[in-house]
Amino acid sequence: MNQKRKAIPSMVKDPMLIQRRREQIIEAAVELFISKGFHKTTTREISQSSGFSIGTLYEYIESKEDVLYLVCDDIHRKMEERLREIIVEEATTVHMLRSAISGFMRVIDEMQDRVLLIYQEIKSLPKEQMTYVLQKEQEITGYFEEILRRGMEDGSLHIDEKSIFLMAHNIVVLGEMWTFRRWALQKKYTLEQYTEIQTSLILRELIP
Amino acid sequence: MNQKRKAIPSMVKDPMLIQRRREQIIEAAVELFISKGFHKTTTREISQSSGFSIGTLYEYIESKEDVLYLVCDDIHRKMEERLREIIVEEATTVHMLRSAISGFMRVIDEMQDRVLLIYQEIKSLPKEQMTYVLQKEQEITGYFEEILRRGMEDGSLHIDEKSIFLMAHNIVVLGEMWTFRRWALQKKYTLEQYTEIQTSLILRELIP
DNA sequence: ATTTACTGAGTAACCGCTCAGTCAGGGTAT
DNA sequence: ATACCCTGACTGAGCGGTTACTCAGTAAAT
Repeated sequence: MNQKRKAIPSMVKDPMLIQRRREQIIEAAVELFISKGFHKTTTREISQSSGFSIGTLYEYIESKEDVLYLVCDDIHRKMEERLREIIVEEATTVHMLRSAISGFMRVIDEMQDRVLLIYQEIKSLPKEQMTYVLQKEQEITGYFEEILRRGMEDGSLHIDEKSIFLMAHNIVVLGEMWTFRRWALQKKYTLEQYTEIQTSLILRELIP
Repeated sequence: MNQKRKAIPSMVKDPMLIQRRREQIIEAAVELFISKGFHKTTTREISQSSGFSIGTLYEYIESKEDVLYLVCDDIHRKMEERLREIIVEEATTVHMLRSAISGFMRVIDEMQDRVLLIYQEIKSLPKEQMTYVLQKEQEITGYFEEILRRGMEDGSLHIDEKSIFLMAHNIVVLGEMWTFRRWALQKKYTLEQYTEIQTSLILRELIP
C-alpha cells in the first residue's frame, strides 16, 4: 500500500554532500518554478542559480523531472512538519478540529506559492513519481480524517464513516482554494475572515 | 470592468471559414492537450489532427498560446451554455439552488477532462488572456451568487451579503474538486453519493 | 489575371543531457 | 622531502534532437 519514495541515484559518493547540494538545487528550483513554471525553466538556469555548472547538476540528478520531484517532495515534507506542530491535543475533539483548521489555513497562507506550484506542475511528473506525490497529498488529508474519526467515536461530531474521507478532503480543498482562487478571494477577504466563514461551514455540518 | 475577449487576428478573409477552421483547431487541440498536456503537444500535431498543414494553422492563429486560449474560451462557452440550461426557475429558491447544484455536478462530471485542462494549463496563457479566462471563471460563480442573493432577499436562505461571494466560490470549487481530486474521490464515491454529501454540506449552512 | 486559401520544406533558436578534461587533496613509493 | 599517481567533485563546450514559426510556391476560384 504505502509506497516508499523512489531514491534518485547520484554519481557522487559522499551522502552528506549529496544532501547539501540537493538542498541548493531545491532552493534554486522552487523560486524558478514559482516565477517561470517548470517547462519554461531551463536546466542551465537551475544549475546557475544553484551555484554550479550543468555538469555538476547532472551529478546529483538524472533528469529535469527529478528536480521537480525533489521540489514537490520537499514542499510536502515541510507542510507535514508544520501540520504536526499545529495539530495538538485540546480539551475536546471539537476544539482540536477548530484549531487544526485555522492552523492549516495559516500554513496554506504562508506556503501559498508552493502549494500552488504542486497543483500546477504535478502533472509533469513521471507516472510513478506522481503517484508518490499524490499519496503524500492523501497523507495530509489523513490528519483530518483522524480527527474526524475520533470525533465520531467519542460522539462529539455528527458524521458517518462513509463521509469522513470526503469531509477530510473538503477541509483540505477549502484550505487550498485560498491559493488557487486567490485572484478572487484574496481581494475580498482577509485570511481571518476567510478562515472564520469556512470553519463555520464545516462545523455547522458536523455539530448537530 | 467587463473586458471583451481579445480577438485573435487571422490572415484569412472569410469570417465563416475562420470560424469553421477554428472549430477544427479547437476540437483537435482539446483532445491533444487533455492527453499530452499543452507543452508536450506540438503545433505540427495540432495542424495534422485538425486536417491541414502547419502553414494553414498559422493562417488562423498567431501563436501556440492562441490555440490554448481558443480552447479555454470554448470550454467556458460550453460550460456556460450547459449552466443556462440547468439553472431554471423552481417553486422556491431553495429548490432552485438544490437543482442548480446537482445540475452543476453533472456538468462537471460530463466535462471533467476539460475542467481539469483549464485548471492545469491556465498558467501558460499570456497575462492578458489569462485575465480574461479567470474572468469567465468568475462569471460562472456569478450564477450561484445570483441564486444566493435572491435567497437572501426573499428570506429563504440564511446568509449575509459578505458571505455570498465566498459561498458561491465554495459551491463551484466543491464541484470542480470532483475532477482535480478524482484520484481519491472517484474511487470511493459515485457522482450521486458525492453530490448528496456536498449538497447537504452547503445547504445545512444556508438553512437555519 | 488576380485574389485567396493552402502547402510543407526550411530556418533559427533552444534545450536536455554528455563527456573529455581540469584540479585539489591525499596516499604511497622512493 | 619529493615525485608520482589516484580518486572524486566539478567544468562547460558541444552534440543530437526538437520546436515554433516563415515563406516561396501551388492550385483553384472568380
